Amino acid sequence: MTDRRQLLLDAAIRVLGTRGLRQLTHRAVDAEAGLPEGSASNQFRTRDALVAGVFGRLVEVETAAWDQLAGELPPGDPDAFVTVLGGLIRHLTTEGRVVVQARHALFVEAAVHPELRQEIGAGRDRLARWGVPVVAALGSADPGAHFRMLLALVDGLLGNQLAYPEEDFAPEAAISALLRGLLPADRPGR
Amino acid sequence: MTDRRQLLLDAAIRVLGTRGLRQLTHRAVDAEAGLPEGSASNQFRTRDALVAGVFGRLVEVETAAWDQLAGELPPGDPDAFVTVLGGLIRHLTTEGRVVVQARHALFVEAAVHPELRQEIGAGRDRLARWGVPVVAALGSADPGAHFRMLLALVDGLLGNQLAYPEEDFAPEAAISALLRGLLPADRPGR
DNA sequence: TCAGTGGCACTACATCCGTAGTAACATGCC
DNA sequence: GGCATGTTACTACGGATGTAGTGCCACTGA
Repeated sequence: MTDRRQLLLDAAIRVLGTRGLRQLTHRAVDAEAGLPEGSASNQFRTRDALVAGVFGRLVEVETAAWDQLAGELPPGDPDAFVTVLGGLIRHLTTEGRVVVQARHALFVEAAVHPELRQEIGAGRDRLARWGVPVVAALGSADPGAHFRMLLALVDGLLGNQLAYPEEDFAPEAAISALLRGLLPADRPGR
Repeated sequence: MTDRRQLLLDAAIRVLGTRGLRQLTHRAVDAEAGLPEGSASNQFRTRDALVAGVFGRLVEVETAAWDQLAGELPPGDPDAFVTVLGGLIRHLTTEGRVVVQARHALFVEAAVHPELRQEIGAGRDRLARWGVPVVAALGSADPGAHFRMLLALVDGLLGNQLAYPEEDFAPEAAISALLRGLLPADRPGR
């Protein structure tokens, strides 16, 4: 049942993340999954259905990553927050880059195809339910807005590093600086 | 001569920014430019040539925008910097969104096709030549790194707002916060 | 045992795309 | 005027792509 769908969707994420949006075709997914031609076309009758499926699967995969992250995070400790989030970003720009690139490709597509935005909104809400309390515990006066700012910074760091990798990539510095600007200064950073 | 090329490239940017990477075809560009079929295919013999041309034109267009920005910017004034940059971001997420979406689409493609990265590096260097002195004038201790952080934040804000527009979009708050965290605190902002 | 059901492999087809080739055309030079 | 050169318009074609259709097979429940 969903076993095959998941196999195909994970293959589709790999295609999307390594070869780009234009190469995401039914046949390419079949090949990547090692399944006979027609399998993807059969499970996802149209290309839009395939894209929607990929998006849903992507949300699942990334949600799992955040949940794991939450476990490692002592609440209310900005330094630990910076370290752990920085580590996540480092991971997402190296071993985990395929998933991030797939997501960014879909984001770009969402800017053009508004029907995808609903799902992005849902995924973002789920992420906010996890992240806003974390930011609040750090002492933020407006955790909702501050969480969105952090999210934007993280996405920007990911996007720039993936499009144009730099050797001395130091995401922690940027996160730490933004946090320092957001939080009350009763706890001097560094 | 380059008159026709520029016409075609500007049409290609519109196609890329409004219909996405997958729809960027020779024929679509012909139609968007109002030129007979075959024009784009003739000027840009391969699709890669078309993409490269679009990228070059994009750098031209955005460079012009920064230069104009530079004129409005009194040096060494963080508040003015936040206001002007915030205004630019607001513009780039509304009237100017087509160009930004086109650029982000190419960034995603660059993550997959490394040959584009060279050109991204060149465009980024040009931007840095403009921006690093500006950041230095604000009092930054490490203008090169700080400029890159600001760039990442701006790109993240743009990307998020374009993929999932929010009513109460306030880019100034994020920029101001990051700046506050980066600059020495001898001039308490807000 | 056997009809029914649903997923799966495989195929067919119309369409679209990238690319290259050719002919008409303008423009500048002798 | 006549020729050369480079640009533009148009067409052709091989190949890939999206989509739907068809038959096979395993499994279910009586």
